[in-house]
Amino acid sequence: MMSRKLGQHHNLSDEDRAQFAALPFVLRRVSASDYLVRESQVPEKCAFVVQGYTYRQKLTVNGERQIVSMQIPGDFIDLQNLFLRQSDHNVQALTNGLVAEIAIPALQRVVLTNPAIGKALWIATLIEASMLREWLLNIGRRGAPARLAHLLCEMAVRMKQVGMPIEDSYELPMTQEQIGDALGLTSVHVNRVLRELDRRGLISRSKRRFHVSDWDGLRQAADFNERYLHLDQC
Amino acid sequence: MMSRKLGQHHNLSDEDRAQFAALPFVLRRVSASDYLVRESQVPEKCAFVVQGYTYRQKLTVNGERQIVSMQIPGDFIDLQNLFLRQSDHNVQALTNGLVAEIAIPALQRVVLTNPAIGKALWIATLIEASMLREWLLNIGRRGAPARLAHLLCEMAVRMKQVGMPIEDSYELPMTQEQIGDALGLTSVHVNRVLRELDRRGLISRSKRRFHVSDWDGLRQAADFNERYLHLDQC
DNA sequence: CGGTCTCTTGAGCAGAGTCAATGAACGTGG
DNA sequence: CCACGTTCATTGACTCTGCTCAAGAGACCG
Repeated sequence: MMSRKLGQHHNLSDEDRAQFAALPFVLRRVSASDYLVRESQVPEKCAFVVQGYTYRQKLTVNGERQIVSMQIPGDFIDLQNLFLRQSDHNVQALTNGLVAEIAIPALQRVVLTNPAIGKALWIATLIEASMLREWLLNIGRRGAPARLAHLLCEMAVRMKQVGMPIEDSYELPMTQEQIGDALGLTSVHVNRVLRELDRRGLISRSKRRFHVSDWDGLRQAADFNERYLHLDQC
Repeated sequence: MMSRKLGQHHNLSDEDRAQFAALPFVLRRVSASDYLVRESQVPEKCAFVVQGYTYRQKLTVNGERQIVSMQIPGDFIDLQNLFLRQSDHNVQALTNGLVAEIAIPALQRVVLTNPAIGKALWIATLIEASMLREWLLNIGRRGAPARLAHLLCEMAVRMKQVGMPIEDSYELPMTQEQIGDALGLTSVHVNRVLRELDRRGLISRSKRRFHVSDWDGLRQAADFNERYLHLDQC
């Protein structure tokens, strides 16, 4: 099951997939808000999301939080710890879920000796960096409505890509405070901007489910171009 | 000379360094503001900075620019293009300088077959991603004075690490507009905040040379912690 | 049923942006 | 060596986006 995720995304041969699947791993259940990685900690394993969602975050000394990326099923949680000795940020579970953990030495060995798997994980890492750059552009240079619309577009596209059912609506289980932390805004302002997008006829909401009434309009409001997701190479 | 850079930073053995140095490469002279990589372009080579500075940037549809990272001598310019088919951002020269270009297929081969070199470039990539995360925190959650102080701290530490002479002062050849684009601010505001840091007794300036009168104060104002640079692993 | 977390909304404030004008520095060609 | 044009830095006046503080309403849970 775990190899399915990777194989699906990275065009591995059966043999390579088998080699990846042969890695000893542990499935672990996690609860919303659990810490999966802590900054400054020395990591021992690499994990990826099997079910549910996680996010990476960093804190200022004043305790202000910035969410720097979201992980959905199939995404690695801490590939950065594969070769770095000390974690440079925190990872928390957004929802209850399931993660698969692999011991770092074993994964290092496979990555450095099996070119196909090595390449697949290189690509995953490079795409993650690309998303970070787009988030920097989003937070640094777009106004609040565009930022929010951009997040909604990105999450929808990524979820659709891993086979989750996104038609006109989808569930994004983030609180408005978490959305604010991901966008460099306050929860109060997120609330107001959500209602603005609603009023503009782009989305409507019920609980944490978003109905997108006008995808084109939303994309346009977001200045969204999916090139940075490198969908053809996942 | 080019292998010196990499070897220095990544503890390679003589043999590995020789193998890296054996890669065919081309030295190319670049002028300030030249584009080295363009978004949506299909890359053919990977380059690193030998002399001078470069930066990565992305644009919104409205033409607003966000600089997402800076490269100093020894840094790769487009390692992301090693495995991604289409570039997702632009790279420009900040100053006149010199870059070394390596053909992608040759570099791919070495990276996937020589574990020591592979690991060294993995680490470089992961550190770059870590810097992107810190920049997100910086832009998303810190006020203008802290943001600016943070950039000044980061550049000083990185330059010192590659052996550039930083005592109490150093040259950062960015215009105030470029600084603004790196921090998600306008050049006007950068100007005002620079004078504020000056007034607070943290720095003084002459042209683009910064004299740091109070390193501890600057670090504190910046909420700067160099962990994210993973200096022990460069 | 009470407690907690989240969402909503209003009023007032402030950090950063916009617009505009002036001056300093620098490179170029005559 | 100087005149000129361009780019960059500086400053003021005014605006506005997004923040702070605060309070109330739902929703959910034990």
